[in-house]
Amino acid sequence: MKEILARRKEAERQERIRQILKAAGRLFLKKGYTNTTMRDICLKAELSTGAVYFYFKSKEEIYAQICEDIFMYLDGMFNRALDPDSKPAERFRILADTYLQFYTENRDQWVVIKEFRNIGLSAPLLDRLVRLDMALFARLQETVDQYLREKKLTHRWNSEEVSVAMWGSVEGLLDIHRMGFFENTSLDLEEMIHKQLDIFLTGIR
Amino acid sequence: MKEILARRKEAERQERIRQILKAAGRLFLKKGYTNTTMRDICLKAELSTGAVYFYFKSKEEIYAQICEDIFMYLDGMFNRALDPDSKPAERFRILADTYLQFYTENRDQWVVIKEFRNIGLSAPLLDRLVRLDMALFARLQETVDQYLREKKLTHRWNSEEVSVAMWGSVEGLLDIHRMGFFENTSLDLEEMIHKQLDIFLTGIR
Amino acid sequence: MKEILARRKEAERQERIRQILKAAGRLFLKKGYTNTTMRDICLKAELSTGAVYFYFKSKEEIYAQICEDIFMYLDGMFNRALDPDSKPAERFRILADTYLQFYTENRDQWVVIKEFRNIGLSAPLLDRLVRLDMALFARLQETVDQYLREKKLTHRWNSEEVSVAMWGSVEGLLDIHRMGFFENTSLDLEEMIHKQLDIFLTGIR
Amino acid sequence: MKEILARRKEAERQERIRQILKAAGRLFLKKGYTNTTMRDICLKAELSTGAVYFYFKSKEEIYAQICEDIFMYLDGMFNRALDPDSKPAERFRILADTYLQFYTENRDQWVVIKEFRNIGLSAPLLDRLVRLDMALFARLQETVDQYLREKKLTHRWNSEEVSVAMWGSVEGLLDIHRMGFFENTSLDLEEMIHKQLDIFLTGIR
DNA sequence: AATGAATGAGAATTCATTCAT
DNA sequence: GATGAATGAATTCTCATTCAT
Repeated sequence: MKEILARRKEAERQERIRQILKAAGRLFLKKGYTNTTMRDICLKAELSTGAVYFYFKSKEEIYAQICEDIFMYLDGMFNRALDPDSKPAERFRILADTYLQFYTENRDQWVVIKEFRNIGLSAPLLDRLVRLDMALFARLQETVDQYLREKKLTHRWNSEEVSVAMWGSVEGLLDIHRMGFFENTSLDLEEMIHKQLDIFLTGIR
Repeated sequence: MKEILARRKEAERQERIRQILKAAGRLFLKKGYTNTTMRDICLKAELSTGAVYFYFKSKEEIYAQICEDIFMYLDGMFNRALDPDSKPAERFRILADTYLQFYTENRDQWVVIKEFRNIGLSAPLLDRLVRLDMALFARLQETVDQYLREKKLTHRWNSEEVSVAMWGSVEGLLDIHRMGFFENTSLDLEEMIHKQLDIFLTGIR
Repeated sequence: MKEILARRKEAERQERIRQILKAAGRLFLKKGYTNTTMRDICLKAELSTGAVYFYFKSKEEIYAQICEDIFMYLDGMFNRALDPDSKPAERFRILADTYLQFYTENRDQWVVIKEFRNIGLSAPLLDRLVRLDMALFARLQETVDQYLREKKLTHRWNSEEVSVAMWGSVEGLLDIHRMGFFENTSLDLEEMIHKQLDIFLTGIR
Repeated sequence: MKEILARRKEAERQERIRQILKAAGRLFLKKGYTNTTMRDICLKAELSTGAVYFYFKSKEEIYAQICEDIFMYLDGMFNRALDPDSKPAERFRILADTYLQFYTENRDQWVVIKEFRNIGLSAPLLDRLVRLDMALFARLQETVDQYLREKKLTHRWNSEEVSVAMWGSVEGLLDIHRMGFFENTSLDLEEMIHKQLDIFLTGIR
């Protein structure tokens, strides 16, 4: 009996946390971190002014948690997408598609993790996030590495440079899309990503 | 006589404006827009608190002016770089090199114009800057267009998509570089940009 | 049967109250009244936030109760110490020793009752405590009075002034000791109190 | 001309500081440090909410400044009172009278410096004040030392213990007076201090 | 009785902007 | 034009107290 109650409590707690993160995430996206006040977050999360502090130590901490969750979520997506039995050649497309899917379905979150370096987070929180970002990149590099080996291209390219080049081009494309440069054109983001990947894979041979 | 005085006044005025923009630019980069106070700017520009308001209506306006100047400056760089007699094929490299040079020599400014969309500017100022950003992109697209025509590639690619793909890949690379991913690696930014361009031009054939 | 239960209830209630007062007392001493939160008190007393309000109306009330208890405790000490058969001359030393013992063994409490006037208590509570403080002083004056009569000194001193002088000198000495002025010296508190009493008794002859 | 202006500015600045310290001092006395808000201080000093921060970094700093000023003031009083040519025997009375005068004329301040240890100041500020307090005490000890030497009493008493005993008794007396124990009695503070001093000087022979 | 999450008034502090001099 | 002190709304965060469970 007691246990059931405790479990419900915990569930409600998690629900509140989710509520706050969701509210904060949207506000951060719409108005930017600094222009979002704790008051805004509380109102949107339908909580009183002080209640949020029961779940998070500070505004910064909320932001960091949002970022961390996003990184974890992305990591999970990649985990599920990257079948260890798939051929390296296919993995590029899978990686790119997964990332594209993430961008399409969670654009708010994508923007958030693109900007965490620029909001003046305190060192400990910033470090944690930087580490997560790097871990995600290491994922890509590993895939690139396997591909280059299989295709016997290691004498011409090293995985570092190819990874950086690929990541840069995809990320850059998404950035441009987000800025609204695809509006009023006939361009389609998914098609572009695929074309760019093709150009790339053709180019490195 | 009067005119000379008036001219000197105007010159002094311009000098003050330059001072303020320079001071503000550095501070915005180092501490971010929100964490930079007008007081900081005034101190660094060696002016009194109120004086700045004689030259700019608001903090926002200073920021917008900085961005505008950077866009103008970049535009000028491209103008000078793009010799109308040069072959379209060469122009890619020239464009990329020019942009790279801008990034290398004025990274502060590069960062500033990458972020103007995220600081919560009021609509009129934001619009003006967005327009300038788009104008710069139109520049690139024009060059791409000429290239594709010359190389008879228009049946396979349209200039929009190639421009976006190229711009995206360069911008993405610079972004990654700025995030510090080149540190602790053997990568060289200039080399990477060139390689990526090569991959690209090879890829679209 | 019912009565036994009721008695147990009451015993438990008293135990809780004791718990709260003990926890609060320590915290008030260590961090000061204002810097001690109800949360702190509840945690230390191993109670939930709301439970305390079942036993005390407010934080202030807890503080006042602590003071009151200390006054009662001190009063009890004096009662036990002052044997009605002892000679007035001895009583001074007994009083001083008792107070010194109280200071030494319960310095926390001593500090608490020294400061109740400065924490911004509401008038009714403050009044109650002031009255208790005065009652304690009356105790001393009575003893002084008896002594002066026995020694036939009433023509030179009245008990009011001697009481005040004595109390002031002991209290002042303890205060100085508490401020840390005895550290890094060869002074011993007990010795000092006795010497001062001697000086005093010699002085008033 | 410029200089005159600058001097007036400085004078006005000092006047504001005085205003703030005076307002804060009274409020701290009446309501206690913690119960006094910056808003209160601003209102009483006839300034807007933020203006005080132009003169003081924090509430704590205001408090510390008040204390420091009081210590300096007291030090000055002692300096003026203690004629180097006066006989050590007279100095006791002068010291006591000076301190009494300070208490009588500036009771608010006297209370303030009695309590600075209990309001939770940050370490650096607290240290500074403790040091000043000790310096003041050193003053007294020096006088006591000279007296004991002159009266050839050094074999029976050391200056440390006599100083502490004297200081304690005077301070304790003032404390009792402040608590209101002289009200409703025929006691006179000045007379009491003098009597106590007499008792003391008689007692240590 | 007991819990502890929630409330919300209020605290210290900051800072873009104004305006008397 | 220039100064810089002053303004005061707004911000983050705290905490005594309440109340549904």
